[in-house]
Amino acid sequence: MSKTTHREDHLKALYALGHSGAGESEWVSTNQMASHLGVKPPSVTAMVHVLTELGWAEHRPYHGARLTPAGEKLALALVRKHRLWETFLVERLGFEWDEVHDIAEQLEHVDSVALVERLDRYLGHPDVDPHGDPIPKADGTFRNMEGVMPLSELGEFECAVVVGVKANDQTLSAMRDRGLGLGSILTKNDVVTLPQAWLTQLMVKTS
Amino acid sequence: MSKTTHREDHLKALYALGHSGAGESEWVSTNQMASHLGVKPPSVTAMVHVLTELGWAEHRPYHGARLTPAGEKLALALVRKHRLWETFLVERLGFEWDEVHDIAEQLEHVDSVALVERLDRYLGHPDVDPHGDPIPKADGTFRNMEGVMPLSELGEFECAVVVGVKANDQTLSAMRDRGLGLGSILTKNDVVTLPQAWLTQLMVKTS
DNA sequence: AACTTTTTTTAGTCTTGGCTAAAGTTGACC
DNA sequence: GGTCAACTTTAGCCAAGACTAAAAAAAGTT
Repeated sequence: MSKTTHREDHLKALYALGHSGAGESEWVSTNQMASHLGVKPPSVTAMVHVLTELGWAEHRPYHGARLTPAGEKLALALVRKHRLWETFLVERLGFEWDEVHDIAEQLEHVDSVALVERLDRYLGHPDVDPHGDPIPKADGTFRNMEGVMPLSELGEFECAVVVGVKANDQTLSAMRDRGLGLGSILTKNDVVTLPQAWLTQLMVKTS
Repeated sequence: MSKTTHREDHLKALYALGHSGAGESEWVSTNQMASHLGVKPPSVTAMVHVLTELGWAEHRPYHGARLTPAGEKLALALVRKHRLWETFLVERLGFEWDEVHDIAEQLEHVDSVALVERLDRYLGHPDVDPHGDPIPKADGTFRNMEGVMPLSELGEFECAVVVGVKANDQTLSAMRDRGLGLGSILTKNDVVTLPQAWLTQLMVKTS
């Protein structure tokens, strides 16, 4: 990995772990980052120092690290690239949802602003990736996610279209076997026939 | 760059410099590789030792290095990836011919056999990239290149279609200004109206 | 054939990021 | 409030790949 790629991986970890709840960028512990990245804690400490030098993170010794606004902006650009590539892999190359993460992980480190913007245009400026996660815009803001909810929250007489799925490989293929996929249309009636566990995993959007 | 990426870059240099003529894999000097890769000779010597350890190259001290059959196979896979990505960038994302090299250079190091094969299928199994260079097949052989030649060798009463261009940025845009591009149809008549220098840069195929 | 020039390799150093082991903090539990 | 466990940081080392400077080999010249 290049110097840049390493830094980007730590930025992304900081973003991912610091936004798991609903709120703003939270303090993330060294241990969390280490296990998330598959390295030992001292390596994380060293890299956090580098990110601090660059003005992308702040570090309170023995408490944790968190992104600065500048770091957050960079992390969002990475998330954007990752999700655009996942969308490309699934929608254009025909990969399944569960096969694309590792490849997108590599593609997201390709450095070219023009490439990202052309890819975005080529894909029709998608709002969400194939897992239903929102794709940040070039300026770091998210697009309109109104009306998107887990299937479990669907009202009595509403119908909705599946816009994302958050599940592991096994569940995904079970869903495919039932004919469920992006674009499937569901009503409250369909809901009672599906496994309960799926109700929170299927992200749907009412029109 | 990852360990793998470094090795791949040296393999590619060995391939590119060892096949500039017509014949088989030739001995390449340390100096040649160093200037091609933008690195000092001692760094090349060290990496050549590594490639030798891996069975991908052989090294005759003070004479040079060349690829083994195993190394050649790997180099061809890289050339394949590079040229497929260039084709994607130009044909699907709308980049110009001269903008894609650096991006493809990064994309070619993405490691996924499935990705390459799906990309190949998505692009319709192209025979040549946007520069007219042939794209190796998955097994390392080249597809049929019969009838492909520089425009300068076109016969008196033949007509041909442009399948590739080998020129710098300036020339490329000058060609575009004249309406010349991939797929343009030319006859011997057209030839006399074009700048002499272009005759060897435009690769055409007779049907 | 000896000498000089050019090229290549070897030797030794620097940087980056990883690791283990040891030392330092924090915080929880009596 | 003291002790202990868990977590974090520091210290010191290793690997990979780049570099410079110096030694070694090849090739060209007289």
